[in-house]
Amino acid sequence: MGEKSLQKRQYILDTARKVFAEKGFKSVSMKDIVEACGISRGGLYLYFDSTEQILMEILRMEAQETDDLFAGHISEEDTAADILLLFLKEQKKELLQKKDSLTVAVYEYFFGHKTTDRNNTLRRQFDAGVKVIEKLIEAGIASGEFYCENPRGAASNIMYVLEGMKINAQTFGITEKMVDEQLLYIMEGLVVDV
Amino acid sequence: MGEKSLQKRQYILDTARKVFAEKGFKSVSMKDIVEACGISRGGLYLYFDSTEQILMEILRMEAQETDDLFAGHISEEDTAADILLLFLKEQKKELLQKKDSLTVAVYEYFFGHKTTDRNNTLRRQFDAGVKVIEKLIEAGIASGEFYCENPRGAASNIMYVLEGMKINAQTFGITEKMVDEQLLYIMEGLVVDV
Amino acid sequence: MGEKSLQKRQYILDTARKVFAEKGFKSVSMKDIVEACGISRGGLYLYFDSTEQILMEILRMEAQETDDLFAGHISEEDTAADILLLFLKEQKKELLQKKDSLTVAVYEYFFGHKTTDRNNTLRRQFDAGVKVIEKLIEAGIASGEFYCENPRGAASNIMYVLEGMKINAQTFGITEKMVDEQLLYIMEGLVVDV
Amino acid sequence: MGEKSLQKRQYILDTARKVFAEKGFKSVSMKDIVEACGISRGGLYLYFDSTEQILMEILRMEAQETDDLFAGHISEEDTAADILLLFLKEQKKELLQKKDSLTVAVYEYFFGHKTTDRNNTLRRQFDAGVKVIEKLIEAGIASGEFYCENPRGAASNIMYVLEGMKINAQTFGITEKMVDEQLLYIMEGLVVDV
DNA sequence: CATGAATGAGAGTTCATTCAT
DNA sequence: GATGAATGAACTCTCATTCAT
Repeated sequence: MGEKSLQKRQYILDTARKVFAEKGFKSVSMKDIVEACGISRGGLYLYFDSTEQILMEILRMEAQETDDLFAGHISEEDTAADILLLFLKEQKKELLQKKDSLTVAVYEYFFGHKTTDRNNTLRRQFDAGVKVIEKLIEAGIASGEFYCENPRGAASNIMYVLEGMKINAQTFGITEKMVDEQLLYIMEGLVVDV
Repeated sequence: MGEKSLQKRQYILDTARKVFAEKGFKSVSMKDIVEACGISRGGLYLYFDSTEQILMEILRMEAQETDDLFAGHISEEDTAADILLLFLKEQKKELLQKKDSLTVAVYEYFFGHKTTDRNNTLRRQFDAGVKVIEKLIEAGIASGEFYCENPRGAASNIMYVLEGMKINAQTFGITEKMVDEQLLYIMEGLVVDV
Repeated sequence: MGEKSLQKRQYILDTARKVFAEKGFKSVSMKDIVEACGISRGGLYLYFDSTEQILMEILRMEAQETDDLFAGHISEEDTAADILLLFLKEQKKELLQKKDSLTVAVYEYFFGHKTTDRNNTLRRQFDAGVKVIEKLIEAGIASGEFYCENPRGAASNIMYVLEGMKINAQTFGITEKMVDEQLLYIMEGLVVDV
Repeated sequence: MGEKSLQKRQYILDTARKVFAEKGFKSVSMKDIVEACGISRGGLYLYFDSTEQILMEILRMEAQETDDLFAGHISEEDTAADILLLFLKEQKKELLQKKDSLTVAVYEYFFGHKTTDRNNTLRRQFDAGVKVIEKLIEAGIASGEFYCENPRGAASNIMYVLEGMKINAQTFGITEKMVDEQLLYIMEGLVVDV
C-alpha cells in the first residue's frame, strides 16, 4: 500500500469512527461506512474485511494516542491530588461528551465478544486505570495529602464509579452536576482536610 | 383476549426472555423468537409487533416482580447494616450469574433508545436504588451502626459501583473475589468499627 | 409442506431443469432460477438452498423415472437383439436431442464433484448400463442370435462408446449418420449373420 | 512485442495452464491467473483480454506440440499393431494422469462454445485420431496382422471409447485395470490370432 | 386465532475491467 | 510497458412483514 493508500485508509478510519460514534457497533454495516466515505462498495473491501476489523483498528489507534498523551503529561511536578483531579476531569469531559464517543460501540462490541483474556482492550484499560490511580493515592499518602487505608480498594472504587457513570451517561443521560457531586464525594473520602 | 391467549402471550414472553438472555437485544430477530417458541411466523405478530415491544413487556413484568419482592422482605427487624449487606449480596448474585441475565439485552436496547425521561426503566431502577440505600445509611447512622457525612453521595457511589461491575462482568468478566473486595471496601467506609 | 407447496416445488424443479438444460450447471445462479420461475428471491430459498441441491433432486427424480420406464418395458418377449436395438435407439434419441438434455449440466457438476464413491449418480448409471447390456448379450448368445467371446468387454465397449458420443454431441456436435454408423458397427460385431 | 514481452506472455500461458489444469475453465477468473502469476491486474490485460483467450492460446500451442511429437515418432519401422498399441498406451497415460490434465477445462469450455465448425479443436483432434487409427488398421490388414471388415467403424469405435473413458476418468474415476481390459478387448477384436 | 408461503428490501462479498500514474 | 487502486455490477442469503386459507 502506497502513500496515497495510507491516506485513504486513514480517511476511512476517521469517517468510520464518526459512524460508530453515532450508531454504535451492531447497527453499522459495511454499506453505512461505504456511504459515509463516499467510496464504492468494493473499494472498502480493499482496506478492511469487516466492521469488526475497522473498529478494532480504530481502538488500537486510540489506545496508542491515549498512551502518548499520558506519557506527555505525567512528568509534571504537580501534587498527587492535582494529578488525580486532572485525571478525573479528563474522564468527566469524556463522560459528558455526547458526540464523538465510541463508548456505545465499544460496549456493544464487547458484549458480543466477551474475553477474560488480558488482551481485551476494555480490561487492559480498566486495569491500567486502577494501577495509575493506586499509584497516585500512594503518592498522596506519602506526601500527606491523602489518607487512605486501602489504596487498591479506593482505586478500584473510582474506576468502577467511572465505568458506572459512563454507562449511565449512554443509557439515560447524566448531568454535569451529578458527576461533580460524585467526584467530590470521592475526593472528600481521600483528602486529609477539606 | 381469552384465558388461552393470555397463557400463550405469557409463554411467548417467557421464551423470548431466554432468547434475550442468551443473545442480547440487537441480535435477536422475530424469527429467533418464533423458532424458540415453536409457533408460526404470523402467530407471533398476533401478540407482538417487534422485538422491542417484547423486551419492553418483559422488563415491565420484571420491574413489577422486583417491587413485589422488595415489599415482602423489607419489613424485617434486621439492622440497617444487615439489610444493606443483604441488598449487596443480592446484587452480587445477579452480577455473577451468566445465564438468565437480561443485562446485555437491556443495555443494548437503551444504548439505542436513550431517554432522560424519568420513565426510563434503567433510570427508575437506578434512582430507586440510590434512594433505598440512602435511607438505609441514614437509618444506620441513627442506630449508630454507620458513620457517614454524605449519605446521598455514598448511596450514589454504591450504585455507580454496582453499575460499573455489572458492565465489566458482561464485557471482560469479573471474579467473585473482585466483587467481594470492592463490597468490603464499601462497607468498611460506612461501618463505625470493623 | 402442504399439497400446494409440493406442486410449487415440482414446478420449480421442472423450470430449473430447463434452465440447467440450457445453461449447464456452473453458469446457473439461484437468480437465474428465480427469474425463470417468476418467483421472489426469498421464495426459492424456502424450497432449496443451492443450485447443487436442485440439480441433485432433478437427477434423483430422473433416475427414478428411468427405472420405472425400464421396469415397464423389459418384460417383453422380444429377442435379445431386439431389446438391445431398442436400448441403443433410446440412447441415440437422447444423444441427438439438443434441447432438454441435462448432459452438460451433469458433467459440469461432476467435474467439480468427482467421487469414486458408488453413490455417484454417473457411476451408478454407467455400471447399471454395462450390466444390462451384458445380460442382453448373454441372452443373445444363449438364443444363438449373438456371438461374443467377452460379453463383459463388449458391454463396456458399448457404454464407453455411448459416453463418448454423448460428449462429442455436446462439444462439437454429431450427426445422426455418425451415430448410426457406429451403432451398426457394434451390432455387426455381435450378430451372428447379417 | 519485444523479446521480454514474449517471455512474459509465455510465462503467463505456462502458469495459466496449471491453473486451468487444477480448476477447469469456468471456475478460473482473471484474478486467479493474476494471482498465480504474481503480476498486476492491469498487467495481465496487456497480454490477454479473457480467460477464454488464454485457454485458446494454450490449446493452440499444445496442438502444435502434439503434431510435432507425432511427426517425430511415426516414421518408425514398427508394425501397425505395435504403433497402435503405442498410441493406445499414450492415450492411457494421458487418461490416468490426474494433475496437469486440461481435459476438464477443455470440455467445460467447449460445452459452452459448441461449434460444428471444423476448426473446433476437439473435433479436429477427434477426426485426426480416427484417420490415424484407420490408416494403421488398414496397414495392419495389408500386413496380415489385423482382420477387420470395417476399418473406419473400428477406428471410430476406438476414438469414442477413448473419449468415453476420458470423461469417466474425470467424473467418477477409472482404474488402470478398467482401461486395460477395454483396450485388450479392442485389440482382440482386431488381431488375427491371440 | 393460527398457519406458513410469499415477497422484496438490504447486507455481505467477489471480480472483470478501467485508468491515472 | 506495468501497476494496483477504484468502480460497479452481479450474486448469495436472510428476515421483517403480509395475507390467503
